[in-house]
Amino acid sequence: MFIRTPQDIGALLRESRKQAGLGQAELARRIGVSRQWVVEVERGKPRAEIGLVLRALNTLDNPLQTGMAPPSYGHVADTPAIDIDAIIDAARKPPQ
Amino acid sequence: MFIRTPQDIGALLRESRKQAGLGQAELARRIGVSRQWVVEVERGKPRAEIGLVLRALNTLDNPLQTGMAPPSYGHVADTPAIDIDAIIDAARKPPQ
DNA sequence: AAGCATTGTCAACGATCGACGACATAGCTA
DNA sequence: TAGCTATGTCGTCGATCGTTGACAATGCTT
Repeated sequence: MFIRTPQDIGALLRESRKQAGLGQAELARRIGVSRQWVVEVERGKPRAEIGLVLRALNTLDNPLQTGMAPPSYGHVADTPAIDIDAIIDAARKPPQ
Repeated sequence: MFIRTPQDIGALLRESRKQAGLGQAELARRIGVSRQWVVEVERGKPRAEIGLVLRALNTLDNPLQTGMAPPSYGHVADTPAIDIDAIIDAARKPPQ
């Protein structure tokens, strides 16, 4: 799934948070930001700080990835994290 | 490759830009930001705007991805793009 | 109905953003 | 050497950040 817009970031954050069973307040506490911040970013705020966004996704164990080859110190072990459970869930109960 | 920190963003942006054969000024023009912005983000500025960062990566045809399964309309085909060539390259000539 | 948790919204406030224009350094070529 | 490009740095400015604290609107449970 590609992340191309702040709305994508917001949707991803919200999905990840719910999947983790967290409320906005609890997530904000873990990230170290205000609850207001979580509300705004989930709404797709385009001017949110990249550092806080990355910290949020790391906190939810859902870091971003790039398809680009690593610059120089490329470890093969650094493969994309495929959430097999999520894929199975999606396949088990199809949309609608 | 995982993107977990603003430094990762900076390195990714710089690599992508050079791979595209662009200078900072030309990239800035295409994104619609100042050259100063490119300099700072490539250095790992943690408070850069997420919207501009995403626009920069899209401009360089290197959008971010997530390993998460799509929220509801989950196509199995939407798996992370694994660059097999890059993996082979990395394996063929290990770091150092 | 009452109590509780969750979410969305608002108005301050100091801090920092990104743009602009200018200047300096380094590398390359004529 | 002179000229050009690419890159890094600086100060100034209006605009916006994220925080804090408070207040509604829901939904769930008792």
